[in-house]
Amino acid sequence: MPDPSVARAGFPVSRQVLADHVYEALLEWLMDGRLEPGAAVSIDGMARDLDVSPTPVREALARLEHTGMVRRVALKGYRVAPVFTREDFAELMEARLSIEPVNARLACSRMTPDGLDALKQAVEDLKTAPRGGTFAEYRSYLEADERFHQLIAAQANNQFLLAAYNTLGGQIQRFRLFGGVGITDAEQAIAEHQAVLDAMLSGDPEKAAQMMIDHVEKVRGRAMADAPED
Amino acid sequence: MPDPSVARAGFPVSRQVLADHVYEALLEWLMDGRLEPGAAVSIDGMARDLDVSPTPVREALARLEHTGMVRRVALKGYRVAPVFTREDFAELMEARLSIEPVNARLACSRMTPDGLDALKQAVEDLKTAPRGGTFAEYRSYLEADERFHQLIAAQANNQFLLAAYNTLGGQIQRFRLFGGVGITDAEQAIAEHQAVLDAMLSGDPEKAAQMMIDHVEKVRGRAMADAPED
DNA sequence: GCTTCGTAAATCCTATAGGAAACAGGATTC
DNA sequence: GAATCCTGTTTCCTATAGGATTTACGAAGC
Repeated sequence: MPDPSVARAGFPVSRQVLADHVYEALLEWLMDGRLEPGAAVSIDGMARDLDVSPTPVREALARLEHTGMVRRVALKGYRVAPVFTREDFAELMEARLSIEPVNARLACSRMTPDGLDALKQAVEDLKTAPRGGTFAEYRSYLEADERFHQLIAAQANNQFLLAAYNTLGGQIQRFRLFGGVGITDAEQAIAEHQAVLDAMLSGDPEKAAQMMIDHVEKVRGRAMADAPED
Repeated sequence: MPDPSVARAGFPVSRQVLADHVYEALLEWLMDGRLEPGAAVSIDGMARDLDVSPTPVREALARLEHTGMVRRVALKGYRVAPVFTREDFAELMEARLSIEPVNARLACSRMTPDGLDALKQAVEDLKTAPRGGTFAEYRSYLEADERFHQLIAAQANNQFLLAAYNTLGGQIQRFRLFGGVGITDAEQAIAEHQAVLDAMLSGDPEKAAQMMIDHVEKVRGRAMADAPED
């Protein structure tokens, strides 16, 4: 068994307990698609797989439940949240439209130089990321996309808006994996991200907000047009 | 030991496990002010107080952490979140301003007759609630206030916006208790709530949103003026 | 007097065990 | 043949126990 608590000399160790590791592992599996929507997440089974006792698994799942990624039924256990319906998707986009433009406006005013650099890097990564057909190939693309929006939320410098976005962000990422149709709109999406970034660089908060509205609405439009089901 | 699982004939029992009861008890204590900001929430101690084992308490606290009401430090335990600073309050109001007007606009379009009745009732309860100096006396006032906003969020018919509001709602309620200065603005607040309701009744979504903006901004203004510290 | 160290208590964290409920399958009964 | 009952297995849920860590407190040393 590996010992996660090995400390570098003089360094106050990682201060991470098993439940944290389990949480991160589950989150990664959910984002990866290794855990498919609707699948049961057995507490004992997960404990066996991760080679820990059920207690940390219970704690990790309790935290995850609040993110909407897994759902719990008393005395029956946890399941991965089902795939998005068209209605769910519409609601998600509606929620994004009410939060992300505000984040963009605030971030534009409060942006730090480091934050701006990170934002530039995210757009750069979007442009250079491979966009193959398999998940492994466009994984870094999705990661850069999510990072872009997450950075803006963080730079808005409002703990509540950040928390609200993070909840949405997980769902968005999950939708990109399961509800979507792969990457069919990279060129347009990149241009829209660039437009948001440009507005940020020009220091025009209202334009940044407008570009974000523009982006989210176009994402919605493309996804609705591609809708594979319903 | 009492048996909580006794079922009435033909009734599908409570389907509630101990962790749920612990969660609700803790939530109530946090909202009541029985648990003061900064106070340590010992897992073992809480288990003793509630006469359960630490396992359900851990699960309940893990869920509560995500609401921002308690904070966890690995290997050190949970504490009730500290009192709001002026900055925290400003951020909270900023977040409300970006979510609640949207909720009001959507709710106005999608409101059901039952929802409207419940909303009327909430305003009525606000008007008739006692507003004495002790907590027990204005508790029902705060409850009606929170219920009004919660109802609007629910009627907006968007699970993500509702989840986002609920997280804020808990913090708002907590602030009303600890950060505020009691009820000093009931007449004005009631008038503002009435204005939102009137806009809803007139079926004008934009006006409903505007009245909500008006309300939140005035709440912010009054609270800032009264600010007891900083 | 202040710092440092060591011991003890409390607490957190994890593992293990056992009772209770849900689920699946087959046998029995109508 | 269909529905019901029974039984075994799996899983969840809770309690308990023990190791690890933090904290408090007092003594020893500078």
